[in-house]
Amino acid sequence: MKTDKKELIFKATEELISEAAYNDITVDAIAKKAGIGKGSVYYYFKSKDEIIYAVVERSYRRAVRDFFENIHNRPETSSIEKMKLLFHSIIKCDYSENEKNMLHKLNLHEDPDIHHKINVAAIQEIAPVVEQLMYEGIAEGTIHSQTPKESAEVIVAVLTYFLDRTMYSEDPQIMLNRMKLISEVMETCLKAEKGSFDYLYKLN
Amino acid sequence: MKTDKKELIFKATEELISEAAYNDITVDAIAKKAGIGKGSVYYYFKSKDEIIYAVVERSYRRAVRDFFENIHNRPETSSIEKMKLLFHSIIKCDYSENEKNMLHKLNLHEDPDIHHKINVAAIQEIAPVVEQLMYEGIAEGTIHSQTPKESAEVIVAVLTYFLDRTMYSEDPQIMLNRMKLISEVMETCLKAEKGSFDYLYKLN
DNA sequence: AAAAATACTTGACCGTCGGTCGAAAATGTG
DNA sequence: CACATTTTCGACCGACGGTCAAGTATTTTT
Repeated sequence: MKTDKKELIFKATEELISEAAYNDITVDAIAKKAGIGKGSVYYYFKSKDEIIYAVVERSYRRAVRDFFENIHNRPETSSIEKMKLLFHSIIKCDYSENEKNMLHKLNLHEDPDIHHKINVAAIQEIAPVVEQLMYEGIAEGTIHSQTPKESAEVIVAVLTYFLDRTMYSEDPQIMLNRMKLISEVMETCLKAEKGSFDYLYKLN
Repeated sequence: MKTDKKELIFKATEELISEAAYNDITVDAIAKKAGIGKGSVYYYFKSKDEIIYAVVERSYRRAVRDFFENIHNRPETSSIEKMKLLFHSIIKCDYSENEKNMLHKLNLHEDPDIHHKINVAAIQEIAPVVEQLMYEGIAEGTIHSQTPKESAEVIVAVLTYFLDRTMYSEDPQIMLNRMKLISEVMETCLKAEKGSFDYLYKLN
């Protein structure tokens, strides 16, 4: 039985992210939880940063894989609808797997470092998917943007940015208005029909 | 001559931010540069974070003060034009004072922590000013937003977010398209006339 | 099968850094 | 002057990310 050490490290880190405050996610703790020596951790990863980023990246890739396997190939579903489902699977994180959704856990952490990694990874992993959906929407005639790549980037950036709840008013009315604005912003970016993204604030 | 220690600490920190990589901005270095003991630093500030944040906040406040003293009271200037000047004074940072513009220096640092502080401070310090300009624009009839507070927040967030150049493509064409999009986003947020924010990408 | 080379594992150790603390110096007060 | 209060200080602490020499396991070579 050849245990994959890298996998052990991932698992241990994810568990720590689920359980612990960011300050308790130390390399020593990761090594201990993984049941290996600290030196081994550094044999497989160059730095702690690299580990955390790899975990974040992995989570997004899992969500993307999930999207293409279960949602993207649905017939009779518009690309705007698919976009909605993609965002939901990321934002709401209610697609329950055995292992609880890492993206959700990650977003709960207030550490700026983690949020930066989330932002970078979102642009890297999610924006291309949104871009592809935009091409499909353009073919369908529901989206009319001339610059799909840039639009996808801006949309993903805006959405992930506002997921970082650490810095904004929690007042329900303001949050509602904010989401309304953001849905308008998305319509603007996509040149989609008015109301296309109302689901962002209409569904709880 | 009663030297204000807090001011010494500010000055020292700003100098370090101008000169050094983020990793070299240590509390020891700040104390040394300020010519006081490390203990004294902690007599005036609770933590290093608090120092850095105070410096960021100070920079924004200075920009805001500057704006109200030199720009806001200009007659014959529309509030959209004033908004432009406000953004320029922050983004382009070319209003030369004796002391070089701290906001510019701050933005050059790639550290996520610093950028997070910049984002928080921008929402805190700049958004209210934009909100006020929006009320004025509404009175003028150039802005028609129903939710000035939320719009101001979103606008400031989007702009500061995209100032963090660490994560986006630097391709000139893409940057141009992105800025075009953002100007459209701003028009959407403000319900302002099409083209109101073209200056964001037309002026170099 | 033995020897040599390579891949992997380990935890004690290191340097750095943010933050503390108790004692001393300075300042204020009556 | 005596006493209390504020300010100053740097040695010290604990924690953390990262290194390394010294091993052990595994594969390759002969």
